[in-house]
Amino acid sequence: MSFKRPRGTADILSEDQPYWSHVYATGRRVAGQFGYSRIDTPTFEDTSLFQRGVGDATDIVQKEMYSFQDQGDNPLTLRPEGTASVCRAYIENGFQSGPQPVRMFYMAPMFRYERPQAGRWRQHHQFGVEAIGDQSPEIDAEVIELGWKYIADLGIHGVKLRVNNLGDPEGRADYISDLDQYFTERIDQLAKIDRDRLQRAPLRVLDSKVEETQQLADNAPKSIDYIGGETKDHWEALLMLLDNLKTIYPEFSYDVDHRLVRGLDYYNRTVFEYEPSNAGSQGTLLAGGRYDPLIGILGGQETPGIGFGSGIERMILEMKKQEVMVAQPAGPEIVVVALGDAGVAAAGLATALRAVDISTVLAPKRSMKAQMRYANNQNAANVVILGDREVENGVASVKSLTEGGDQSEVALDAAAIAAHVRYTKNQ
RNA sequence: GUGGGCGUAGUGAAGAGGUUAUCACGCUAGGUUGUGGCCCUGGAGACGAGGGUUCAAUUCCCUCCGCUCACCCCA
Repeated sequence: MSFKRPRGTADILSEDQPYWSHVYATGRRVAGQFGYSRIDTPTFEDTSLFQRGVGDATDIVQKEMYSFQDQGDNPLTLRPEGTASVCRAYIENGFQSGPQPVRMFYMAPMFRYERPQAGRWRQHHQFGVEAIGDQSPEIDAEVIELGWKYIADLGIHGVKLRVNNLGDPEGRADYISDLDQYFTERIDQLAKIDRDRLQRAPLRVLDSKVEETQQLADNAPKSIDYIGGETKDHWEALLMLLDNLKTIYPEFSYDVDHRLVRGLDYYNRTVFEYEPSNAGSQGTLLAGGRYDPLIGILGGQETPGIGFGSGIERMILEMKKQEVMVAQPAGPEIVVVALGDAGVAAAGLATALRAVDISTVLAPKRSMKAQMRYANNQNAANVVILGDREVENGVASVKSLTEGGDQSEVALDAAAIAAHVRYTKNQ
């Protein structure tokens, strides 16, 4: 055979475009409602940005990056996620000198070399937001609320929020060592996969999919028991703000889930995920958290930040599952059907109609029957029939394609035809 | 990286070790000399690749490739 698209990529065909338009429009609108403005960063960045930002030890950096060298031997990587790039842009463009916090959103393709499966692609798209330069719990709640409104406005129901607090880097060592000890004492009850996890990333044992491990994890030490002082105040204030959201959004609800951890190194304190209650294996629709250390790690001055990323493909999957209706694009207002020697006149008429903002498509030059069928398949509102007869008389036959639509002769003039179809449309 | 399932026209399916591989939808031409949808008749279009077994393989076997689901991980 011939060429095929690379594994894990998709052609987004016209039948799916209404979903994409809906998601993009909703993202833009909701972000705007919260005062977030759009930022577009390059599709590729220096490889070291992600090594430092996402974390050298993470799976994303270890085995999932699309890295390459360009002709100048520069090590570059197709972006696997959005936060590192936005923070780089924040530092590089001197945003810290402007009013804080800086609220930004992005919609862009992300690239990860993984085995594709339901809800997972090598090229996928994310809508994400970042609020940088504010450490108050109010901004945590704002980002969480924005995520909720986005999902709700997409028309998706039955989604639950899970939140946790990972504490701060200083205090986390104590927690991880206690957690390590807890699981090590019970290592004979752990599946092999979880023993490996315990070696690599003790926190990840908490969100294991192995049922026996889950039971152990329920009774494991909790990160929220290891936070204190300002971190604890922040956490308790956030929970009150979330309770407040419940009174505004009737469907909103959340669970504190001490087993919620994240796979990227930069998170601290607040982490959260939105997931449908009946989710499949790749069910997380939107996930994020606070990343106060990140800007510093990337060489900027210490600046707090919080944000989320959400997979557009997963949103669309869920919308289809829940049979969310999206607006379908209308067909052209006019399909011009040309007969005999009227081809040139028909093309000229189509041009004139578009010039007066009537969407117009020229039918392929075939039999009249075929042209009519074409117009019907295009979902056209009207056909304009132009044959030798009409051209001779200086008229065009305009026919509505609605059921029992009538046909009348109109002067062969774009303005007159435009007026006619606009008039009948409003009847 | 690991494991399961699956590869037949554009799509969805059926099929048999042996002349021309079947059906539906879609596409296309006509029935209707210039009128779409419904109906009728025709046409184009497919066995993923390589190897093996066999007189004969699209069918059985193997390998590869691809798709898909799950794990790992993540949006």
